[in-house]
Amino acid sequence: MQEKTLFRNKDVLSPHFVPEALLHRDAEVRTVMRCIAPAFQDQKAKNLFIYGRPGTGKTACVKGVLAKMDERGDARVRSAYMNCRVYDSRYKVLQKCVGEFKPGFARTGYSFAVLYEEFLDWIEGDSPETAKRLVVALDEIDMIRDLDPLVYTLTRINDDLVRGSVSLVGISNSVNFKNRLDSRSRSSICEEELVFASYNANQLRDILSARIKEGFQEGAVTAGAVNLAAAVAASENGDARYALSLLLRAGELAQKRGKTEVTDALVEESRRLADEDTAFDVIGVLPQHQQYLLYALACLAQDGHYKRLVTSDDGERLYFSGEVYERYCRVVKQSGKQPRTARWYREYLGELESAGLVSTVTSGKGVRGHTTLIRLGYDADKVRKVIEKTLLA
DNA sequence: CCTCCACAGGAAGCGCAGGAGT
DNA sequence: ACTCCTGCGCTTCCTGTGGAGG
Repeated sequence: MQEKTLFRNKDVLSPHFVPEALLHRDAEVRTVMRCIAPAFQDQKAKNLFIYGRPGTGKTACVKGVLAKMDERGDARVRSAYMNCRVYDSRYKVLQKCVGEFKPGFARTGYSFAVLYEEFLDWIEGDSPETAKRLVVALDEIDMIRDLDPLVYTLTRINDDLVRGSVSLVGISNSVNFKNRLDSRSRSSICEEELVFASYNANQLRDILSARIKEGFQEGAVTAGAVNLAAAVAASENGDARYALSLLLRAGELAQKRGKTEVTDALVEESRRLADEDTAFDVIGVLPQHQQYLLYALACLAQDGHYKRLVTSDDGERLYFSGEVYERYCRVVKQSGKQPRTARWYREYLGELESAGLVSTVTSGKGVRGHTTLIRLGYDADKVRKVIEKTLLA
């Protein structure tokens, strides 16, 4: 069988890929370079703090600049990049730095003081010609548990050094993260600040087009698909990673179905699938009784054992709050537990709605009394299966 | 028009867990 | 180690609401 692929190079579409040229980030790249430039004049690079929403190119920008910096092959100017989800404490960060340049120290077990001394030694080198200008990039810096001590250590180290220097580039998703720092660490880490604004739809389209050129076969993605992915991502915080993941997913769908083109319909479908994925992740961590409630609703929707029913304008079935509660009680009792009261059931329902798993409307004309009509947000069968998996585990 | 229905959602209080104070 | 306090999840009780039905 002839394996016909829509993709030219899937890696280009991966969220971890760092492109050669970063579109619409020229100014940001220049700022980062300006902060690092002093290192090449044998001076301390500036500390820099970067923030912006996810998928705005912070990591790619810093990684790109660091790579260019390494390309120049100046043995005295060095960089270390790490993600603080992994290296989440002062000790781990220091150990990673030392281990990077002194492979013998890659193992754990050394005391902090020993590591610190090693670090100092390595940076100072034996002579002014071998002293290093190190730039440490800490991605997702807000994940570090003991940040104040870390910032203190890494800035203070410059006082202990006879020659060479250590500079910091901190990257964070949250703007108000720096308010959690004490004022001294804040002023040292925020020597320079840089904000990455979210991409708009046009910028996203440019970025997507560039990646598509490398990632997909020519003509494999329609213009409509690109526009839709860009528009959807722009309305959801301007996240380029999300836009890319939509296209990648749509491409995989097209491939699986033997289609020759990625169309906007497929992008729309993968948006729904992505939506569903996150929704089902949410279901898994819901409190038990909210899961029971959702399960009862899904059962009701599936077996149709309801007495009353209303259909919404767009043809969706709406179930009566009272009946859903009855069903919920039955479900809970069947698994040998005590159902919550109706009052609490209403609270649960409210939480499910704010989680986007169900939607509700208050009954208007045509219904006796005053009640809530509930609609299940996702496919009943899938919802049931997900809950069966988590509830019975 | 009044009454009933089928709830909505506020208020008060209860039992418990976990943290602070001593 | 002890008590005290507080927050949380929950129940009980109650008043409010908007349309249907007589």
